[in-house]
Amino acid sequence: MSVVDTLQEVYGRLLARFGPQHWWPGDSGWEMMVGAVLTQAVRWSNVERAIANLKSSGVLSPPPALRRLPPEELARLIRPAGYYNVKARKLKALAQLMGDAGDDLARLFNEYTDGLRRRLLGVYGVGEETADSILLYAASRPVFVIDAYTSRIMGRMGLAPPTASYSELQRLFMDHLPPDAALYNEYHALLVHLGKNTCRKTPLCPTCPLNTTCPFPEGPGR
DNA sequence: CACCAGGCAAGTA
DNA sequence: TACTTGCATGGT
Repeated sequence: MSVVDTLQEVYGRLLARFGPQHWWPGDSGWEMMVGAVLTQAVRWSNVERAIANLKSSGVLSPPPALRRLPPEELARLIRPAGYYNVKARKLKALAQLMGDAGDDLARLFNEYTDGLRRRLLGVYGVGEETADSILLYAASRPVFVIDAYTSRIMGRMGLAPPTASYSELQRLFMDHLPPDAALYNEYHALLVHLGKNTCRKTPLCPTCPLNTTCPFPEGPGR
């Protein structure tokens, strides 16, 4: 079975089993970007509390509201999302990027993908996964997002060595799937869902929701 | 109690 | 390039 066929089949099974995930959770592109920073190494449920705090304080949007907020106050509001001092600085840097673009998302995204990616990576607190998440989920660019779940799952399926780098894993998907933002969106969300809800619990076989042709015959591992 | 969650930057070798 | 460490809350 070719890599193309395997990736297509896994996607089909995940979609059939779990259904569309409707990512990214959030009301706007800017809110998505804030969430992308807040969720770094932290559960989404924690992020939701932080976002609720920002909203009820009226500082989530537009970006100028967040820029005006004193760093200590911002840190206090996002406390449930963990690493609150570091993340406050990160959000400030992100809001600064918005300011440089006239607080106009469309204007910020008015750039070719490679240039935009470099620009995002230049922001404090924005690494490859966060940059690609913004490109895919906020700017609708066909860029495949790699995260810890994806890496683990690909390793278990034998499609990539456990030591594969971010760019290697990303190429594996993007070299074998059509450049379709909607497909990448759903695929990554489904992999995260699988990783969160199934992979690290009971052995995937025979209880694996993917059933008879489970792509993890050796079990979840660690 | 230990361990982990949709990373990242900075420092070291 | 390829490690290591600090950052911190909340759930299991």
